[in-house]
Amino acid sequence: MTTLHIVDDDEAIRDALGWLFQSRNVPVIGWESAQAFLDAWTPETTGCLLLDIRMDGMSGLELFDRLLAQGSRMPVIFLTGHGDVPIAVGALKKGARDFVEKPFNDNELVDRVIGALAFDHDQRVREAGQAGLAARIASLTQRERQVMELVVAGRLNKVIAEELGISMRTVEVHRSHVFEKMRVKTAVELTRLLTGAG
Amino acid sequence: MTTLHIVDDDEAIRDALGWLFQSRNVPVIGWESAQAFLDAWTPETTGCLLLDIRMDGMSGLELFDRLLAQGSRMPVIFLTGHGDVPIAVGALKKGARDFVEKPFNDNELVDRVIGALAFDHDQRVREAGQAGLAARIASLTQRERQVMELVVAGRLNKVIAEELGISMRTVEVHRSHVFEKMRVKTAVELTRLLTGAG
DNA sequence: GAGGCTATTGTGGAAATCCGCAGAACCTGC
DNA sequence: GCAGGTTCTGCGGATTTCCACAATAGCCTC
Repeated sequence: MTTLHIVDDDEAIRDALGWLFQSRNVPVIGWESAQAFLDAWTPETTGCLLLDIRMDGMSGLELFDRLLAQGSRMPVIFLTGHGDVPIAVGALKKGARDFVEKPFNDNELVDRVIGALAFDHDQRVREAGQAGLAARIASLTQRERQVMELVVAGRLNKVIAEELGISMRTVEVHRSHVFEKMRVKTAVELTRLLTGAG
Repeated sequence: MTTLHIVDDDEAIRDALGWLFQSRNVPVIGWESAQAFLDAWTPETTGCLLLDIRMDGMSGLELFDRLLAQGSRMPVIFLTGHGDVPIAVGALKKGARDFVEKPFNDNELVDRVIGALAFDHDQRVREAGQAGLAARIASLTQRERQVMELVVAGRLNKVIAEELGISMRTVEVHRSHVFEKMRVKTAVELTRLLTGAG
């Protein structure tokens, strides 16, 4: 199960939210500052983020920006006491998942968090597949990659041989190595794999 | 050039926005009510929508909902005088492109509208391609569609013949008809076409 | 220098695809 | 009824792909 990270400099709020979510069987970690979370964050950190906008030191928005800059795609739900439409709009357009004003409805917030956690999980499953794919592509040699691109572009071996200025036989060898390393049996399967089709 | 549709029941605002956009060479049509726009709307209506939230009769949000229900994907920018975060968040999560509070910065609004118009145009170009594709698929016979699906799934003719309980030769005939009607030469090209790859 | 990886090419055969020619059964519309 | 579209099949040959066996050569590492 993935974890909800609550970042709020108000200990009372962290505790209250902690109780709320633990009572719903959602694992929670509280962070007393944006910097504390950012220091602990790694690309492997999973779950979702419940983030107060106004905090001493680094604001929630700034933390969001820094996470994005570091390539994070963890879903972020902002929590704010004083509604400000331009801030909300800006945050959502940057990719925040939600923006909730206090006081909030407990059940609604829990639902949104659970939705965000599920999204993060699905996203990670997808990315794991992509990572496996990337590893397989990385195991190809230069020449094999060239041949693969042309195969996936729909070229016949004969044409590929001409374009690369090598013999058809060599293309065949590379092609079969590509199929083997990419673990597919046909050019169509390879195409589906690389274009991310179902 | 596509058109900006301004829906606002305040004639003074329609006029002011009309002047603003016409001075920047953005074609504008003003609508005095949500209902008036909705009555005139067809799936072929192009451009983007600048939509006041609070209006007599149908509200901007309700118009947005109705357009979505009718399959519109025209970009919508909401304009509102009295900021309300939950409304803004809800609109953006439903797919609104932007949510701007009055008073707004003229240049910024113009930029956002131009961006929305460009987006609509690109979207329509993509959809036009998809429509041509749909027409080609529609010209296939039942059997040809079945064979096509299996070809794109990476099956060999031999396997397809078994699965459909027909001879390999028949599969070959259907397959070549599919290639002809879909205007491709190889199974890989067909796969790319159907999976929407570059 | 031996061993491994990469890239290259050839021979030859099995399997699969591509394609024209020919024919038949079924159904629909004029 | 006949023309036309759809579905089905076979034969034979050209083209392409797949694959095992075999070999040469450059580069890098131990």
